[in-house]
Amino acid sequence: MVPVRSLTKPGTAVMEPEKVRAPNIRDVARLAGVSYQTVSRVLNNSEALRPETKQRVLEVIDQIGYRPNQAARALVTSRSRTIGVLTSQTAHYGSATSLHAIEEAARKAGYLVSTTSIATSDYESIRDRLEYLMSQSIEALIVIAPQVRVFDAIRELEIRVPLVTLGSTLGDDHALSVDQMAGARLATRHLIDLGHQHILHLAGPQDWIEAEARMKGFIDEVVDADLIAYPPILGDWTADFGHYVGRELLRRTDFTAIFAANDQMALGLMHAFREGGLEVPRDISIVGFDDIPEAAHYWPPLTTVRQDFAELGRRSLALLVGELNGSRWMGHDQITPELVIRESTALPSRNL
Amino acid sequence: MVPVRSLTKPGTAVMEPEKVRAPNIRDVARLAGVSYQTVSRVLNNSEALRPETKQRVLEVIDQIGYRPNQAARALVTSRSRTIGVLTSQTAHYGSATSLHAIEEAARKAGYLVSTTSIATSDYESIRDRLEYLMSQSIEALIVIAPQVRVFDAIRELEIRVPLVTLGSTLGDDHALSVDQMAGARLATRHLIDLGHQHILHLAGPQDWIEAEARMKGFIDEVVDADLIAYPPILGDWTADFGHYVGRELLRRTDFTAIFAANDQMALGLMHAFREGGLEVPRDISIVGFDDIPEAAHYWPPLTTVRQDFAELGRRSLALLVGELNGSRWMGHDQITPELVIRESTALPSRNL
DNA sequence: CTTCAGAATGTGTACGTTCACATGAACGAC
DNA sequence: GTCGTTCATGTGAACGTACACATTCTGAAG
Repeated sequence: MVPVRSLTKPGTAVMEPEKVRAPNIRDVARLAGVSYQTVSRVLNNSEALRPETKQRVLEVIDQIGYRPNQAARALVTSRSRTIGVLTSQTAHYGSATSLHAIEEAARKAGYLVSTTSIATSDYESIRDRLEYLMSQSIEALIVIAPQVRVFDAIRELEIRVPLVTLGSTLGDDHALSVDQMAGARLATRHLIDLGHQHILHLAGPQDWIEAEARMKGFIDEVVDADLIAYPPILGDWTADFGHYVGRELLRRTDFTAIFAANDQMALGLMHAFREGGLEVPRDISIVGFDDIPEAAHYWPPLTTVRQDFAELGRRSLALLVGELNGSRWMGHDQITPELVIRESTALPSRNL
Repeated sequence: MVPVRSLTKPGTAVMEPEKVRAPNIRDVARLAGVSYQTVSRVLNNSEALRPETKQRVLEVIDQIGYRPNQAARALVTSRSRTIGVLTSQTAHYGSATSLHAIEEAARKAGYLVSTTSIATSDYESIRDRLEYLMSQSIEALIVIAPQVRVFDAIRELEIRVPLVTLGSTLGDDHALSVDQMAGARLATRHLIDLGHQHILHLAGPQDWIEAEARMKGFIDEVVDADLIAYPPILGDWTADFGHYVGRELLRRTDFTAIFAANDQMALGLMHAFREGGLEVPRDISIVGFDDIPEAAHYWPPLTTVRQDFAELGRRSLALLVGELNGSRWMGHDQITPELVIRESTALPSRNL
């Protein structure tokens, strides 16, 4: 690595920190005895290059540790090789898993992932974040923010890059998702098939599209079976909240099963019921959603709906890269979730 | 939003897709009747601007939806307002939480976060990823990859930007971490204080710095108490593995307590023991590590060591931003973990 | 009215790369 | 030997911004 000193007049500043400039394409050209354009050709491995020239350039590049400046590249090509991701809750298992899969797939496709999140879900902050991403000349956008309002912002800003929204059954276009409704119906159907007639639903936060879809799936299935549709309880995804709700529910005796909108809340419920002297699934059956890796080890092992978050991430990136390479969008795509039956569900022990 | 059409000769191509160029600083200048430099001043809110001029420029900016091109900015300033994050396992609760906190703090400080991960931990791929990040003119680097080999790469590449490594007690310099050793000692001490004399340790993967530190803390504490130091069992962080180990351990009767290197493995252990007819904590006491949000709802609620991943992320970013603004690095910084006693630990029921 | 300082604004250039086009070399056909 | 043709390489822009410096404007002091 031969650092090139900056071109400040020598001897002026004494204590100035040693300013080194990273080598650029012209440095490489000079050392290799070719023009900068030839170096550029090597970098973009164009054809029509004598092998020995290419070889010489590559050697110099390696020797001085030259790396093309992405900013300059992005400026002239308006291609940044960067994919923007807008997320709201990276810490959630699902989002985090998808995000990781996206990043991995992006790396393999030669893209970098820039992530930004929205703290509050007010329109202004969403808009601001989207604009910020756009000003980075991102080539494509993935939205993992499940709030409805995001879509308004996207529409209004006339995003001009390929776009995928994850986990939204809502957006008719450019959406890729696990079929939440189908999953919810699967879970509910399972309880009904076991003979449960009084089923509660502990839903996710109202402004989450997934939560809404799961709730709808639940209600549809219950109504189709001519059962009583109790009003869903609105939760916040956390085990703590599930626990809280569980304690409240100990006072009620009008149900024999609960479908929780995610595994963590199901865990909290089971905790509360156990504390209250009830046994799952003998007294109450519980179904979760997501099948996080720990669900199989809960007590009792949780019956739940598996959705493949990683696959979701990979597919979304594949779609975008496809679109960037000219292929046409294939329309709304859905991944079918799968019911995983474990030990938290059983026949109802009593008839109401 | 007034899109500016590109400067291609009109009437040449018929079916060409409508190419629009994003408005630039000169477009704003023209419409506002000022020079581009004045617009630049507005953008960087320099002083010495007549309020009405500034107002006029801002209005135009808002009207045509102008956003400064970050690539151009990065090119000329060699400041990208981007912070690079190298990670290995985003999907883990700890990394994901820290990452999210970093992103949030970065956003507040006006930075964007670009994440890249290493799939394999071989030297070449680490080096490649680091170089890639550097070529993006990132201003600072955060490493959440806990593999030892990463540090060699960092040293060799002579990273010139402020750097923080997360979760490594190893790197004497530029490291910010929860004091894993102290946490492990806390957990072990708790078991010893309860009267346990035969304690096993289910460790994390060998090449994880945190795993190593926890193991060391465990051994130190056991040795200090003059107890038998059983060789640790090497795990992979997953509940599945904990479950597997738990089943194996059912054959052994030479221990009364286990310190698991994370909560998930502890969960798997408890699952296996319950299946084997043992009761936690009556027959075996178990301590975990991390205090993930679900740990309080496991059965039994898990005694564990809490580490504040979000705080870690926030602090690391604060340190970097501080350094970018000229303040000197404060040296190796550690966050003290905290023992959370729940119901998975009790007095030993028998003497060995 | 002149002068001058300071505030406000404008002009030239550089950042590092790629694109479009220009040039030069090599080589065969006539 | 001349001419075209193809291959290999070189030259002049341009991308959109910020920095250094130049210029103009403003208003008060002399």
